[in-house]
Amino acid sequence: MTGALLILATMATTILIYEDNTRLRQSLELLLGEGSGFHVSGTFPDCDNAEEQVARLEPDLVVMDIDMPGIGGIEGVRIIKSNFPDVKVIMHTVFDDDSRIFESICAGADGYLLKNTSPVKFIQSLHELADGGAPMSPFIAQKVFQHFRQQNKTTDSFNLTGREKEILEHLVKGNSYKMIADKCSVSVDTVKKHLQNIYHKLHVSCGTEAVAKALQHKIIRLD
Amino acid sequence: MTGALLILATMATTILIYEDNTRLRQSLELLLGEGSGFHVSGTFPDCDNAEEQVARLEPDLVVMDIDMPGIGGIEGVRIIKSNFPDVKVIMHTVFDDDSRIFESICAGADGYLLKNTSPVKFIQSLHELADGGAPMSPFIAQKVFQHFRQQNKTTDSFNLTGREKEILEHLVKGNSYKMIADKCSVSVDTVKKHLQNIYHKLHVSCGTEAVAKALQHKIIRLD
DNA sequence: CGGTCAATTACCCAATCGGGTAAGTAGTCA
DNA sequence: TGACTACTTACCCGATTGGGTAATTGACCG
Repeated sequence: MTGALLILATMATTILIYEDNTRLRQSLELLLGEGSGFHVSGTFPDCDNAEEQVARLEPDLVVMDIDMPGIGGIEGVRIIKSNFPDVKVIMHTVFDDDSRIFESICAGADGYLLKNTSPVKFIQSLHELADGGAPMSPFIAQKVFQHFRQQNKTTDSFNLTGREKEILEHLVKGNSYKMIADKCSVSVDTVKKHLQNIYHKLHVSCGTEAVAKALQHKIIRLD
Repeated sequence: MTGALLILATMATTILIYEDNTRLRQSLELLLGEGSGFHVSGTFPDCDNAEEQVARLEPDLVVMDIDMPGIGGIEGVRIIKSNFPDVKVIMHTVFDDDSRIFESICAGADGYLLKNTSPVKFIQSLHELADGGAPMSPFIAQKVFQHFRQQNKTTDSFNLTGREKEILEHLVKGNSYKMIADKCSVSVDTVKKHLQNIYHKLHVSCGTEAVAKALQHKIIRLD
C-alpha cells in the first residue's frame, strides 16, 4: 500500500508558478499543496530563466502571471511553448484587455484565468487544463467569442451588385481583365466597366487596392 | 418571507429548450426543474416557430440542439439572436467538428456544450451563461483556442527580405509603383525590380494576385 | 407606359505595369 | 580574398490597366 502511495505521489501533476508578487506566489503554492492533487515543484518571480527551469523541472503545468519584471509573461509563454509544446501553460493575471488576452493565446497559452477566480474554480481549472481543456474565466470566454464573431462577420455594405461581386472575386483570385472576360463570357470592355464601377463603390483607384479592401472587409472570402 | 419567495420564484431564470429527441428533452426539463434555480417555460422539437415562441415566452436562456428536422439549430440561433439579441443561447449537441462549432458561434451562440456534459456541469454552465459568461465544454474551448492561433499565425516562409516586405506592404495599401518609390526614396525601377522578385517568390504574376496572397498568408497585416 | 437601373459593348488614349537584360555597390561569411 | 546575397539603377518594349464618353438591351416599378 505504501508503494502504491509512493507511485501516486510520483505521478501527481507537477506545477511551476511564475508570479512576481511574493504573497500571492506563496498563497498559490499553499493552495496547490497537499490534498489538491498537484505538486508545486518550483515558483519564480520572473521568466528570465524559464527555459532552463522548465527543462530541469519538467512540469506538467505552468501558471503564468503577465506583469513581471524582466521578460513579461506573454514572452514567457512563447519561450516555454516553443521549446516544450507539451507543457500546458495557463495565464493568471488581472489584465482583461483584448490585446493581452489574444496575444497570450497566440503565444500559445492553453488557458486564461483572471486573478479574481475563486480558489475552488482555480483548482478545478487546473484539473481541466491537465485534462487537455482550455479553461478560462467567463469574461475571457465571452471576449473570445465576441472577437470570433467580429473576425468572421462580413462588413458587406458598399452595395455591390451580384455581377460586381462575381467580377471582383475573379480579380481577387488573380485573374486579368481578359481572363475574367473569358470566365464570365463577356467582353473585356464590360469587365473593365464593371471594375470601374466597383472601384468607385469601394472608393479605390486601382485593382490592388480593391483586392485589399475586398479581403479586409470580407466582401470576398478566400478559403 | 412568503412574499420574498414569491418574488424569487417570479425572478427565476426562464429557459426554452429546442431538442428533437423526446426522451432527452424530458430529461433536460426534469433536470432544470425544481431546485435548480431555473424554470423551463417551454420545450420544442424544432425551430420552425422559434421566433414566435421566443417572442411570446420571453425566456432568459435557450438551450439549442443542432440536428433537428426542419430549420437546423444553427439557423435557429441566427433567427433568435437577430431578433432578440439579449436572449442567451447555448448550443447542446453531439457535434464537435470545427465547422459546426464556428458557424454556431458566428450565428451568435453564447456557449457550446457537448451532450456528454454531466448534469452538474450542465447546471453550472447555465448559471455561468445567465451571468454573462460563455460556457463551453473543454474540448470546444481547446478547438476555439487552436483556431484562434491558426488564424493569427503568420505563415511567413516565402522568405521575403525586409525590404521586399516593406515594398509589398506599400503595394497592399494601394500604392502605385511611383508612390512606393517616393515613400521608399528609391527609383521606380528599383521598386519594379523588387516587385518582380516578390512576384517570383510568391509564385504570382501580377500585383492583385500578390496582394491577395500577402493578405491570405498574413505576410502583411491590415489593421 | 415612361423611368430607372443592372448589364452589356464599343472606342479613344495616356499611364502604368511587368518581363527581360545588364550592371554597380555594400555587406556577410568562409 | 572570393563567393554570395540584398539592394540599387537604367533602358527597352509590349501588354495591361483605368478613365472618359456614348449607346443598347432587358427587367422591374409605380
